Amino acid sequence: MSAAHDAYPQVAVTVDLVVLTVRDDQLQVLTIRRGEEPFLGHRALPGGFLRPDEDLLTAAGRELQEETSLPPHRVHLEQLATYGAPLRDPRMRTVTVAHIALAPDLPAPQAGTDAAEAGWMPVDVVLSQGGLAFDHEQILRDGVERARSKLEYTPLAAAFCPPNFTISELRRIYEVVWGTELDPRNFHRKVTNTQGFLEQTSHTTTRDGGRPARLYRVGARGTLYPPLLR
Amino acid sequence: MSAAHDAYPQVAVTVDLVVLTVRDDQLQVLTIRRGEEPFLGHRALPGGFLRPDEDLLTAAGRELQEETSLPPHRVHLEQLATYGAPLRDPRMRTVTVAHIALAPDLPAPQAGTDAAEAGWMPVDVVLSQGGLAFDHEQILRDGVERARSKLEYTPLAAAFCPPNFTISELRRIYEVVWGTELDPRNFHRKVTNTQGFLEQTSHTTTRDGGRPARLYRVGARGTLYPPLLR
DNA sequence: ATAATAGTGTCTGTCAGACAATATCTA
DNA sequence: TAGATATTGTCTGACAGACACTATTAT
Repeated sequence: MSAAHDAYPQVAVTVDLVVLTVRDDQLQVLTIRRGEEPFLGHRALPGGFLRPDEDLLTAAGRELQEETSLPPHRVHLEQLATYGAPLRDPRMRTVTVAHIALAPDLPAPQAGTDAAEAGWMPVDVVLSQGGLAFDHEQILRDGVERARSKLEYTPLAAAFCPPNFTISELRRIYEVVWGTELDPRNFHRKVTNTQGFLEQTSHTTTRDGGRPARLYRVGARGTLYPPLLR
Repeated sequence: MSAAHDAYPQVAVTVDLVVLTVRDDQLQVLTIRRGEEPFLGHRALPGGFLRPDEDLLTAAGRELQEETSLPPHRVHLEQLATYGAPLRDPRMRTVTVAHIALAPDLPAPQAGTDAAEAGWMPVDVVLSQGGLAFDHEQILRDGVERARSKLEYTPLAAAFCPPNFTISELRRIYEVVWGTELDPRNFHRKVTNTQGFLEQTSHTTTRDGGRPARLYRVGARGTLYPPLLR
């Protein structure tokens, strides 16, 4: 980094969020409806300005709290990428640091405190009908692709699940996010043979019907080697 | 993104560069020596302020040109991550969008036009001796890790090579970047069997001694599936 | 001839994909 | 009982790791 020159104009820095969950066997994203210009009435990703004393991830976590009622420790949050095309915001020069958040499907309603009409929408629908404000469609595409690839080599699919889950439920996460079908038997063998990926609990459940399924929780391992294949 | 409020202070946005090459069988990084406070006299990654009409990648490419004499089309440049801890620059609030650049080992000397004492240094040396300005040590670590993982599933190792290269030369790139030894025979089989990874040329070379080696250039395929394993 | 590097072939264990059979619950 | 889902098991083909051999140059 070179020296600071007052000659160079400053820029407004924001954080935007691609909040993803799996609901009703669909990958869904949290959107808000904009209450002001530009893009008044359009849907957009939640976000806001970086505050003076905040780190980027801190700001993203704060926005996540303001926009949703998700318990922070249950949500995986990470930086995605930064977008700074000169005309991405017609009002002023902005650079936005986008993040992705992976959340379980919570029965609790989302508190639309700040943003009007916050709500889940299927990613397919949002992308096919278009109309997202700013460059948020590109950000959403990049975020979904990040989530898809992260599922390959991390245990992050569990971020979409309740604390204890069955292998079928975990498999359905993969199927929904990847848009593929997975062989239940091969999937079961794969995830249970990968040391540290899952930890058995002593409980079972019949919430999916049929024979009771053992409940698992996520293990200590942070990366999957070799990765799962789509 | 919410509305613009003048209440929120603005931030200086910079781009920083992790420029990597392979020289003398070592992974090396381009550093400059700072000519002013803070961190006067310390080594740092090259970088500079985002200009009003520039996109982020454009700014990174311009800085790369100013700091080096590398021909742009021979260098792979991509965004790495963004760093914005409130106190990362003691003078003012800055957010830096870091990029990585992978360059071939060029015989041409680097024109240290803007920055004093620009030069290649082995990554190992830089990281072990410390003393890099700002949070550039963390950025360097992240950049190296990105390069290592990208070599697994992209043909990006060729960005470290001349336009035409032998399989041995390509293998040595992998060995240097990953810090591992690879079986020459298995490596040869792997890369030649992966369709679209390499394209044969009609030429051979004896620059490495011994039997003439066929020269290859990069193929059209952008991703390697399945990936190479370290 | 010798040294050096390029390229091909073979064997073996592991694992993913495909598919069958058995287990344990609810209705 | 039937119906649903869970879990274990088997077979097979592809491939990675290990290692031996042949090919083509320079000196």
